Amino acid sequence: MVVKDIAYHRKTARQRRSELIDAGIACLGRGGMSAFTIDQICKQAGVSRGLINHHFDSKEALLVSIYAQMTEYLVRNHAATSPRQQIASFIDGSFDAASFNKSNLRAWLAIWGQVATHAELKSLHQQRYQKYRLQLVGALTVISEAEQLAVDADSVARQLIALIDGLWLEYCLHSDGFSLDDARADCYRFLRGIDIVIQPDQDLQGQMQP
Amino acid sequence: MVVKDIAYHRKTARQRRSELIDAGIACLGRGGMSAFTIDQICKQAGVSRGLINHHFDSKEALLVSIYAQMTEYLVRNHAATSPRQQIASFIDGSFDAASFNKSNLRAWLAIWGQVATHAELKSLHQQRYQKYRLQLVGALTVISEAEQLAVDADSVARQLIALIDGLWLEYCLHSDGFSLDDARADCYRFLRGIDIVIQPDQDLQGQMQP
DNA sequence: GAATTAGTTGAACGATCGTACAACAAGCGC
DNA sequence: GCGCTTGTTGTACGATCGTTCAACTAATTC
Repeated sequence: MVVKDIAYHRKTARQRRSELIDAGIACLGRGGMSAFTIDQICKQAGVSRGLINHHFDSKEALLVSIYAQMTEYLVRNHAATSPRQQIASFIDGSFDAASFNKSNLRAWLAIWGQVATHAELKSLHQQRYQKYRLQLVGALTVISEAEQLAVDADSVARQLIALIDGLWLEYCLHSDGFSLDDARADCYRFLRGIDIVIQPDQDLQGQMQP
Repeated sequence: MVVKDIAYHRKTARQRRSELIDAGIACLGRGGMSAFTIDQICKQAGVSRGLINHHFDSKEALLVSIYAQMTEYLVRNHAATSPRQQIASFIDGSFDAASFNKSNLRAWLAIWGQVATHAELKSLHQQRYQKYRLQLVGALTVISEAEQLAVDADSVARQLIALIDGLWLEYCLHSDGFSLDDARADCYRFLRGIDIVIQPDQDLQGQMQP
């Protein structure tokens, strides 16, 4: 029995947009901004050239949507959990094997490069990072006040974020040298250095993805 | 008296190459890889379109030369100075106001994005960073052994480099929030947290460049 | 000052870029 | 099964991309 050839399969705008976003991330991960072209993204998504401009105002608008999806985890609400759990969640989430692979890191690098240049992207980035940072500062403040620690929460939050991002960078740019577990351990070691002792959630530990 | 118009002024290959490298850095700083085009670089350098391919094998070869120049400070020999001076030199040099401006940071970001993709660039990067890291590990080892500190030099070096790079990132992507002096102070604070006390060289402190 | 060397120009090329748009077709209500 | 909506296609367009190369000329040599 011969199934009649269907020229293409229709999907809802929401679903197709999501697929285009994923395809865009895949392209960014493969070759950075140079690979983020209409042709390559559409080929990756298995659709024709015209579809991106149908679902998005422009290629740049797609990039903003991609960034919005990639940073969604930063603004999740952790208010219900304890300060220590919040911090552990940030650290472990940042080095989660599922999202912390080199393809994703290349995508991050590419987008960071664009954040410095594009106004809309920069605005969204600062908004997301601000919320992320404030959650961290809040958790650190609660801990340091409860335990009478001489800790500058702003400075520590800044250092911890920098440490996480810097370890991402190192891990992404150097193929060898250390593992995800090393990186995570470095973060907890840093906090221990300023008398903030946090037990990492063992359940979150996993294997590295190449 | 009318001076005869001279169509162009000749320069040595070495000097022109240097100018093209500087122009390329300026373009990277202005708009990332998107602005790193033959047209824009030549316009920035005030030369005609054909000159880049005359002095460099390709645009990518120019990018490699740019990276080589930008990372030259990483492989300078600090062996003659004391371990503490070496570390202070790395930190202060990394946040030196002359090189630590947002334009240069945008250039760094753009190149980091390419390092993950281009083979030749990645090779050079790993080679430079390796030497940089080993110098740091060496200095930390000398200190920790002399003072009987329970310090994992590899881990601390990794953390310090990550901290520096992460603070670069934060400073570059967020227009406000903290200063160069804050960032440098964070690095010394981090080392103090693991009982390595270093006095920053006050002479190197300067004003931020926008 | 003629010949030679070598730095520079700018047009030309094919390839690829992002976008626009007319044509098409899949799914839906009826 | 007929319109209608709307997701999808693919061509076309002008702009810009990196590279090539013949021609030109400033500087040097003798």
